[in-house]
Amino acid sequence: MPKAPPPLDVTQLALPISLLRTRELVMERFRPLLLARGVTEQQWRVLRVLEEVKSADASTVADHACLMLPSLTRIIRTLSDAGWVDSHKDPEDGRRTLLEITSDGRAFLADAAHESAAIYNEIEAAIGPDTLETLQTLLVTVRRALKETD
Amino acid sequence: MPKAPPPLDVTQLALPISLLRTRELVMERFRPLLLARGVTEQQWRVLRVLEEVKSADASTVADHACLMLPSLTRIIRTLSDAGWVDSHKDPEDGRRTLLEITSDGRAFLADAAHESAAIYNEIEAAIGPDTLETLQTLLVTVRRALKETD
DNA sequence: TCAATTTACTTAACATGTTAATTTAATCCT
DNA sequence: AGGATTAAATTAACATGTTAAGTAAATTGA
Repeated sequence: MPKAPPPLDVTQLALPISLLRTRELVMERFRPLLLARGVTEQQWRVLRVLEEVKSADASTVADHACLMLPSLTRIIRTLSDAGWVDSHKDPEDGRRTLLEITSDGRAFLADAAHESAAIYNEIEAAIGPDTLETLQTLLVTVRRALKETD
Repeated sequence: MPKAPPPLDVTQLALPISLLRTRELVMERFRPLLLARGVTEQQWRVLRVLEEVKSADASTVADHACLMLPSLTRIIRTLSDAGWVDSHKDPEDGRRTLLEITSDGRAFLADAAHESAAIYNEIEAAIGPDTLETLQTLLVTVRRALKETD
């Protein structure tokens, strides 16, 4: 008996959509936190990156936060207006913009830290720690493979 | 002794960013095709979904194309202006909008089909067919786990 | 039966994604 | 040194992402 045609087999788009859908399900759990605190996912990422790197130029931050430079430019304006980020020209290289998080920015993150960690733990518990780690490893492997054959 | 507050390390953002970065690397290979043909990734997804479902209401298309309804509304307007999609009210249920691809829309996809398949094959070759299948399976597993514990 | 609720979209408003063009500064090159 | 090139950001323009509010049609339920 011939196999029934798959209901919606968008074969060539399967991987991009599959990655997108999975990410959406993960983010769904974080969104209430972000919404309640009035920040977008991207603004949150920028703050988190800046908290770790102390000071970095825009390109580096964009790379680490997985954002495009034009998006980052706008986000920095917003975060800067909120007093959470300070940006200034690099005295060594006038083309670069150096970014750093302010103490207010740190305070904002600290206030959300517990709740954020709790959500992540729930996600890990739902997926299973082993499965989660397997997925992470696999994603790194896939990225390396895609970069090597560019 | 009370547990110390969890450090705000990037691990909490690791999964969303990892999925995002991987998806970006995959899409990077498709983007030249989309750019050359003057469609966005989302417009392409809508056309591909409509090609397979024949006719469907907006909610179903949004779900399958992984788009939000407000986005779909705008995309349909664009595709409709281009003559690639036809939209009309469902006579059975006046709330629903039925969508279908036109013959021009099909011709557009047919013209790109060969090139699109070639790109996907390159991606599969770069990742390795086995690894790709493992990833796909894992992503489905993770999604199911996240949905079950909602 | 009809007011209240739900459903399916659409609009609106603002933020980001994406590509191209522009600006300014650093670096190359002869 | 100084014109050409490259590099880093920004700006611009248009499309989508995201949440909230609005609209019209269908369904509920007393």
